[in-house]
Amino acid sequence: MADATSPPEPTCDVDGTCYCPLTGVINTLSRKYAMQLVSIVGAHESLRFGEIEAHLTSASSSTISKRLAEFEEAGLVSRTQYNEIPPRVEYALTDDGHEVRERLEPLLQWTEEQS
Amino acid sequence: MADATSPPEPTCDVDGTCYCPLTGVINTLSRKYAMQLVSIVGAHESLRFGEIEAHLTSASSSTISKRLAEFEEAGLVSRTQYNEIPPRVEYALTDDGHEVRERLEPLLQWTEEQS
DNA sequence: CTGTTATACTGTGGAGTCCGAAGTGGTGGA
DNA sequence: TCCACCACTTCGGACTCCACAGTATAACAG
Repeated sequence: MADATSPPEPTCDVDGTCYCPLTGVINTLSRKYAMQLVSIVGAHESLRFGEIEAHLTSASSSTISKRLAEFEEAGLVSRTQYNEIPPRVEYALTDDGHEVRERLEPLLQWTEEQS
Repeated sequence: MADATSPPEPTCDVDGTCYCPLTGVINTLSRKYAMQLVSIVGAHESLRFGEIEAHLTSASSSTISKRLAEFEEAGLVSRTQYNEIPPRVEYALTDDGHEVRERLEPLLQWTEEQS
């Protein structure tokens, strides 16, 4: 504001922070059911695929599968496979996943109250 | 938990809260650039379309336009149009929008630190 | 020995959504 | 006259999401 003659620079800077290259995690969370999924997994110590499906019946299994794979790649969720028959796979939040979930909870709870 | 013999019901209930019908706001936020956009608008008293574009250069104008329309319908953002030439339109968060932004900030800040 | 069950996915095809680039309209300045 | 300005739309193509069906394996019932 010191020099009103120069136009504002067309940066993506907002009060010192830039949301433009908000890279990995936000893009991963900006998908359908992603935030709900983090919250659901975080509400338990570990969950099996079928349990997750039962908790989020509005999402298809292929979508859940994709989200979990994305979370694993983003380091939010750990996948543990037991070589048993029938197969057993358990999902749990990593430390980073818990960090995300903690910050997500207030938002989810507020939106719930509004609906 | 009173009866361990009955299998758990296949509801979408998680510790008393159900994330399945998390309808309006979360779906609105679960789109590309949506969370960033709320944060950007909330960082100012009011913003014009071109300014928003300058703050989020990675998103196209059509995407920004759609998000803003969705936010307006969801009651998160207010749109004020001035009948001037050249046209001027100002966007600002509503009270609900500010509620969302407050709960969004910790998440965005954390993801920024990780990148 | 056959058929059923259980689990955790993956494949498919169609509908829906998202994307960037280019265009629109009206006016004021060069 | 012609271009810049501003806030969007429109467009075609790419991507995403969905329901449904199918895969592999072995324990178990009859």
